[in-house]
Amino acid sequence: MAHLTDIKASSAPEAERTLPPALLERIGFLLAMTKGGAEGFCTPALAPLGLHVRQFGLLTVLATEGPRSQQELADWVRMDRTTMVGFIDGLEEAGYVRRERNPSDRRAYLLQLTPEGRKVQKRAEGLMLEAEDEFLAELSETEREQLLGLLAKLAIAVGRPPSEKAAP
Amino acid sequence: MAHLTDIKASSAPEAERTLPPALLERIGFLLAMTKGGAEGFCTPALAPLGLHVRQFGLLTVLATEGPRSQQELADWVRMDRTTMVGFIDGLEEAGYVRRERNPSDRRAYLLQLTPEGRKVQKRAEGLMLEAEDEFLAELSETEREQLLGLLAKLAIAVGRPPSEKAAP
DNA sequence: AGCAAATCATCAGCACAACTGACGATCAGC
DNA sequence: GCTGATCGTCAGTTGTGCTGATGATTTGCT
Repeated sequence: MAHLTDIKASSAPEAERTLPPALLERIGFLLAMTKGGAEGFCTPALAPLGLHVRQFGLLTVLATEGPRSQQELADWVRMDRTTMVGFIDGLEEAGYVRRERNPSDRRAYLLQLTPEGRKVQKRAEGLMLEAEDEFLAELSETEREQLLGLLAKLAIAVGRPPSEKAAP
Repeated sequence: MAHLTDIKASSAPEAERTLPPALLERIGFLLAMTKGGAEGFCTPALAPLGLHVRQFGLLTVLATEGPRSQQELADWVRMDRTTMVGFIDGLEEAGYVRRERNPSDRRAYLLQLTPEGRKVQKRAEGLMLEAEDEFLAELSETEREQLLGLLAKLAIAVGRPPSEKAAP
């Protein structure tokens, strides 16, 4: 449906598709653009499951790290504990997670992944891999590994208090 | 004020600072984390100027690309045109930008950078470079160039219609 | 044992940005 | 000239992050 003529029809054919060169060296701008782009692939990919990207993250942490409290989960994914409530509500209503009290600290929950939760996490992971592959289409396998590695380095570094930079 | 004893006082000293290993390979998660981290450096850096990160982007585009309409500006930085209004309002009230009508299309503006606007953009750029340097502290010069290059590749690719993937 | 301070989950409320839909003003094609 | 499209604007909705307060519970101190 979208032929080249359609593109030419707009007033600023390719300028709209390009990013301002001056901002292409601003890491913050690039991260904002690419993060938005990744969401554009991942969010629709999980839509068939009725799952939010963040909920996938939470399911994944529970699947790999075992039962945790909401507070711990919030710390893992750098989310606010008050925001966490709503997301866990959704997962609980969908039957993917159960709120069970921690016997040794009855203030906190031990969020339990249900069998359906574990199943949907696996399926969601497959969909995510497909979406990521599409998103990263422009990069070679080597480039993808490089990018992942560099981002992981940065992601781990941020959030660490500056005091650790001058660790004794 | 924050000695090591303060850190040890919390229940989970280093676990809270780490990211879930299972998500360290999810590009979307990494981008979300690093984008948030970058904002944590850049937003406070521009605070003394009373400037938003996005406003810095807009000033930069105007400085490098010349007068544009709000719509064109919105296309450049992938921002909604209705959201643009408020940001330009702020820049205009601060005296950094003037809304002048485009003589050849009196529906649209030609946003003019004032001398103060040009000055504050330069200062903001300096502050941004410092903030980025701090944010990227963990990476070598080579790694920074790699990261910028890979992100730029991705950022340019997203938003481009899929039809261009099979460009003749 | 008992009291004070801290912590967990929750809720109400505020702030902010994205987005939709509508509107008047203006332009372009026919 | 008409019709349809575009630009900037506004009103309203949504989603997310954060603050502050609350009740239940735990921990530390004495």
